[in-house]
Amino acid sequence: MTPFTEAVIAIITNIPEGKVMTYGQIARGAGSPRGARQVVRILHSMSTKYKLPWYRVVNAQGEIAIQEDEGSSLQRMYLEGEGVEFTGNKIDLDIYRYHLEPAGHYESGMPN
DNA sequence: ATTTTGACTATGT
DNA sequence: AACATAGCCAAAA
Repeated sequence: MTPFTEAVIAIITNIPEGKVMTYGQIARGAGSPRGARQVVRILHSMSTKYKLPWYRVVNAQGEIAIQEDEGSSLQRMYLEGEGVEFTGNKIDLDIYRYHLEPAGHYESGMPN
C-alpha cells in the first residue's frame, strides 16, 4: 500500500455528508497533483473493501463520472438523499465542494 | 518492453 | 455552455 493510496483513502473517508470532492482535488490533497486517474483506480478497487463514500466523488465539472450501467443513478440518489441538489445533471461545486483543511487556517481577521 | 485503457483535467475554440 | 485535444500515469493486456 503506497502512501498515496493511504492518503486517498483517508481523504475520501473524511468527506462529510452532503459534500463532494473531485478526483483531481483528492489527488492533489494526497500529494499527486496529476493523479486523478489513480484516484479512480483506487476507488474502483478499494471502495467496497474500505467502505468508502465513493458516491461523494465527482468530476471537476460537478458531474457524476460513471455511466448508468455502472450505477450513476444510484450515486445521484445517495447524494440527493444527503441534501445535494442537482441543476440539470450537475452539482454546484461552489456550494457542495468539501475543502480540505489547508495547512494554516486559524482566524486571520479575528477581532480582539 | 510496448501499447492500450480509463469513474480525469486544464486549456483552447 | 459545449466540444475537441493534449497531457496524465499506473495497471492490464
